[in-house]
Amino acid sequence: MKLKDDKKVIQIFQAALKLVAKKGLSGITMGDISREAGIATGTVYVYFKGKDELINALFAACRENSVKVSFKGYQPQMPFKLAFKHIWLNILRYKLQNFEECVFLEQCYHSPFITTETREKALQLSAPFYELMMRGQQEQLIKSTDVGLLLTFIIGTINELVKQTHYGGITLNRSKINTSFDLCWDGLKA
Amino acid sequence: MKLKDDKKVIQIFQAALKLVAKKGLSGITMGDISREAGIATGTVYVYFKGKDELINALFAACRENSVKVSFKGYQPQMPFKLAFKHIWLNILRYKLQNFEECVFLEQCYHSPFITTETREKALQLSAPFYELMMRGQQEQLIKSTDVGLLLTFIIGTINELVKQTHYGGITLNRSKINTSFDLCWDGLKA
DNA sequence: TTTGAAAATGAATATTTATTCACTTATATT
DNA sequence: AATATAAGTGAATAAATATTCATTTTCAAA
Repeated sequence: MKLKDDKKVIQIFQAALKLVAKKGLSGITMGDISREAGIATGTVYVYFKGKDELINALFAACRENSVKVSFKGYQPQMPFKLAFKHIWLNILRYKLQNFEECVFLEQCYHSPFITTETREKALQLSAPFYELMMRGQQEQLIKSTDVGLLLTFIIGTINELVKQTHYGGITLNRSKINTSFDLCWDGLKA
Repeated sequence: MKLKDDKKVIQIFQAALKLVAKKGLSGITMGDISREAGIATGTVYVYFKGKDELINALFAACRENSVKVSFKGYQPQMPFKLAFKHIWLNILRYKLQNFEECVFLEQCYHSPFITTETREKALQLSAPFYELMMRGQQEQLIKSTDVGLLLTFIIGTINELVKQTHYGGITLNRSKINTSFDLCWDGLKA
């Protein structure tokens, strides 16, 4: 008996991500994906019931990955600003290095593929970020406004920075990264 | 002789925007658009050669509109911070009230529909924003860093705020709008 | 009012794309 | 090594979608 090959799923995912970043969610077909992954079209259907299931699974995988990576190396005993910058940089690095995932996630947001269920599961993943910001407020280091507003502010600055970097509007370097962090931090600080 | 009806183009555009915001660029068909616009499928082809041309035309129209609206009521003699807040609010209001246009623009960014030509024309439209920021720097009111970085920061915060507002993550009111502006301004100020 | 040129129509057609399935291949288990 | 079971294949089929076109309707100009 032959067993399903986890590597195949990864191949399929990576092919889909690459194509979505290049052509958008509207521009990819199952044929494209299988070709890019180097397998037969039918094989994709061994791993996923259809296009919908494939897209939903990839969406879930990307969301989980993004959260996991963001908190990598975070130690609660770090001083807040240091911890915050650590995570801020993690997120930035993740988004720069996994731009395809980010594009995919953004495109999915307004697509008929993603089910309400998948969407809700994704939302629950932001809990750790809320906790982090509340810690900063307790230590009176950052403004004591609606945490949702603060997170929106933070994520917004990073997202746009990544987008502009990838489209050549900005050439990022160490100094610009620090400047961008300072823009964000100066906005947040109490 | 019957003449082409400008209102039809607007009907088609609005139908397309509504559908893209609801289902994403990947979820719309020419049939959907014509039905939503209340006209026959063939009629769409009287106004546009095909789907590609329709999407490109809509993209260009949305970009132009967004810039025009952003600078509405801007008087160069206004004190900088006031002028800046005026425009900041214009952009926010525009994006909130024309969410469908924003979604459409975002989705187009990574789609096979938009041609390089359309893309380049869109880029040129950001010139007035650069000038505004340079004025603020000359008056030593905002940080003297790369203007592209500052604009990215500003637009990012607004974009994410709008997105979260529309997806129920945030319920915006006057106070939250001011808080968000302050986050942005405190980040920018020299 | 008549006319004709162009818009509007939507069923028919062409094209693209998702999905299936009869078949082949690979490999765990015996 | 033999067997069985599931993966892998890709051409064939089904389904969805874009586009065309013969026909009808509209309306500006004569």
